[in-house]
Amino acid sequence: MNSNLKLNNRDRAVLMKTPFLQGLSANSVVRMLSTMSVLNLPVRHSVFREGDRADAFYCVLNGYVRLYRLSHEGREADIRICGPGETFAECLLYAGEKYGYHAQTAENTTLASFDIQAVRDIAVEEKDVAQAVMASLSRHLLSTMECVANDRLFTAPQRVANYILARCPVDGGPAAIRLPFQKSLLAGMLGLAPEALSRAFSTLRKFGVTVRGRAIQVVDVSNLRNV
Amino acid sequence: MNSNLKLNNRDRAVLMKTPFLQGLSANSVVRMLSTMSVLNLPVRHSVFREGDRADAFYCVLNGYVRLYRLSHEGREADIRICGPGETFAECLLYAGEKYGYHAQTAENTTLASFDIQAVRDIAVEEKDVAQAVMASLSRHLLSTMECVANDRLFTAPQRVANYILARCPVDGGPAAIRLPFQKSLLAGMLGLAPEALSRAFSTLRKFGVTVRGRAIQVVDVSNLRNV
DNA sequence: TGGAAAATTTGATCGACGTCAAACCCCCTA
DNA sequence: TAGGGGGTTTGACGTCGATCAAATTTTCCA
Repeated sequence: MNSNLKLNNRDRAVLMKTPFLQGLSANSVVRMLSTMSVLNLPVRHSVFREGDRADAFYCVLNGYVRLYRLSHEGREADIRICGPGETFAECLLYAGEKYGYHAQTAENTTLASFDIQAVRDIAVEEKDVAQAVMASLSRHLLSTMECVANDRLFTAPQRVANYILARCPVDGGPAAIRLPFQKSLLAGMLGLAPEALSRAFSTLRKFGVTVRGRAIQVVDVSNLRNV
Repeated sequence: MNSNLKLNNRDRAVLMKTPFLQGLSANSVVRMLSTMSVLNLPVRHSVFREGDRADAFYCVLNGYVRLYRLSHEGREADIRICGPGETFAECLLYAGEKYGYHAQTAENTTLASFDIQAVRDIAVEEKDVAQAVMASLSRHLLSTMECVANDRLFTAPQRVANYILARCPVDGGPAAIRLPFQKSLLAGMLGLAPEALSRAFSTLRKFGVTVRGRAIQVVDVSNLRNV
């Protein structure tokens, strides 16, 4: 939970490339950075809890953060997995005063934390910041709607195939990709139990997908579209 | 598909109370209205199709619009149901240039249509418009995230109970509410087949819920929390 | 390099929900 | 009043994916 104002080079690079800061005027960047602080959190550590007063939003510089909800009986459902360069909880800038879900690190993680009220104030004065907020909210809304549609339309093997397809650089022919995190995290991201993800991978063997650890090999990418 | 610039009183009242226009300066309202046109669409009529160039977003003045995606085999999955006062496709203001889903009326429907590029331009100059856009995007993002969580955490009867609970004015004691649309629309909204919704209602009989047509009666609202 | 802890896979079972078909209901019109 | 059509309900059935438990692999340290 080490809070700290100094950034290493890699983290700084990630931060400046995030849609929130990229393309801002030098002045806006300075103002944004002045409201920011850096957190280093160990794995499986809470960032905030559902119902906490929302006074900050975050940008992942390194590692992964899981956003999830709990049922009454304590079951967890992931809503979103946030990786390097992604922001979360910015929707609290303009709606609601409490976090609507839990946020927990899935690895050792470095976060940039922005004061919500301060950024609200900056956005009023700096148009490019307001633009960045709108663009970020728009993108997140689209991807969350896509998530609803995927859950409702596709089976587990199809969702896994979609995940792979979205990450294959070329369209036809063979491809190899590497998962950036544990399979159990991917399972949560796709709305599956880890066992179901495992079985989905084994179903995909018929379609030319081989998995060893985090490495995924695809014989023919265009085949995956028939799953 | 009658397009028309004149609003009746009811439609005008709905329009002015929508979060997008409420609270704007008189000047901003005038500018927004000047980019607007009104559409009257019959039931089951397409508003736009997935992949169309996105050059407008919409506010429902009357009726309901279904946002949905199609699978390869033609199955439909609803993503959101929009009722009077709600806006849709505003996320296209700042991300993507094509609609990512289909929009179709579920009843005879009146829509206000706003030119995306024109509103983008207005938002740059009028801060209160930018604020309204951000607030609207924030709210939609939160409710869509909630939708993902509901789908993943709760069974059909629980989702229906949540829907009823959210619409009961008082907390304990009896309540009566009325569905604003067909049950098949509610089913889609909750990510269910109509048959599953019907069975969920019959499960809820044990918990003091009786349904006749669109009328729903609840013996004791606090009971519903135990479903 | 060994050994413990964690992650993943596999098997068995079960409940939830989609699908199809038929029955029913309600409202509308000829 | 009969007929018809859309929406809803009910029944039968199958599939998908959650859960629990156990086996197996991988990872991480000391």
